[in-house]
Amino acid sequence: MLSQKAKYALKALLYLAEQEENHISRTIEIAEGAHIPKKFLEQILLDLKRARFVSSKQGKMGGYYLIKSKHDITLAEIHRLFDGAIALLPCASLNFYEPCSDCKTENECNLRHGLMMIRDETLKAMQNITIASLVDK
Amino acid sequence: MLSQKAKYALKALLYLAEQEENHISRTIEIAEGAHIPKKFLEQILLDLKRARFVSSKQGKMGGYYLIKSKHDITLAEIHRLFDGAIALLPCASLNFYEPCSDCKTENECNLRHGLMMIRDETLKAMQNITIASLVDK
DNA sequence: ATAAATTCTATAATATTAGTAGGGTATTGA
DNA sequence: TCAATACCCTACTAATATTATAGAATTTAT
Repeated sequence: MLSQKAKYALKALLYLAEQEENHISRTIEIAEGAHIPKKFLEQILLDLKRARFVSSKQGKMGGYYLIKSKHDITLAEIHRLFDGAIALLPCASLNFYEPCSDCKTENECNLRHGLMMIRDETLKAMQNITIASLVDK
Repeated sequence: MLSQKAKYALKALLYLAEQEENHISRTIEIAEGAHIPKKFLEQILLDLKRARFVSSKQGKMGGYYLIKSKHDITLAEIHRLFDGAIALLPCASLNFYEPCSDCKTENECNLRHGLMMIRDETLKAMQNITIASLVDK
């Protein structure tokens, strides 16, 4: 399941994607428009900024805006940024790989292969869903 | 990601599936064979019993054994039993559906459709992985 | 200068997870 | 019958993660 953070991040990105080109959105606008607690959203937007999905302008008249095309932001990326691995165990993960305790002794746990198949299918599906595809429902 | 409980449940089921027909396994055997804390495993086996994957015999010479074919126990079922919904949000779930707070006001949140597509693909993949398929790696 | 906005760090409240403890109940076999 | 063995059940605890909130520092437009 998605964390609140990941869900809020998606809602915030959807909000930004729906604005006119070159429009800058203040945090408070996004918070009210997408029903997100403002102070919590601040942290989320900073995370999105550090990961280069959005950029910001400080000070009066400042705010946030997309710097990555809404067609190129996938659900897989947002999931990984806020919730980590897509695979069901670390030993089956591409981006967050680590051997599980049992893998060490048995070299490979029995679960790994099956979980990698599931990861591949889930990842493919998640890469197919973009902010743009969500905006036009 | 899978909880420890779900992972241990899978390991325990794998252990049982590897035993000879009609063999009864004591909790302590499974715990040592699959590297699972014994008292924690007790709870997990009881959950598996209540969900009719295994049955048990009490008293001396007692233990646990599979009552569902290893070909018919899927990863999807174990995930749902221990970790709940497969979908990324409750509003996109088949077995654990509930409207999210935003769905109420907007009737449907923008995320729902995309998340249902992901759920469908993940579910298909998870139903394809059985205890039997994991035993023969 | 002042107001408005982002940025940053710390902290609090809550929920979940992972595991432990300890006794109760059923069955076997001497 | 009685003791040993093994499942059954509930409660509790410790650690961790999640979901925020608070408050001050910094930047920018006017």
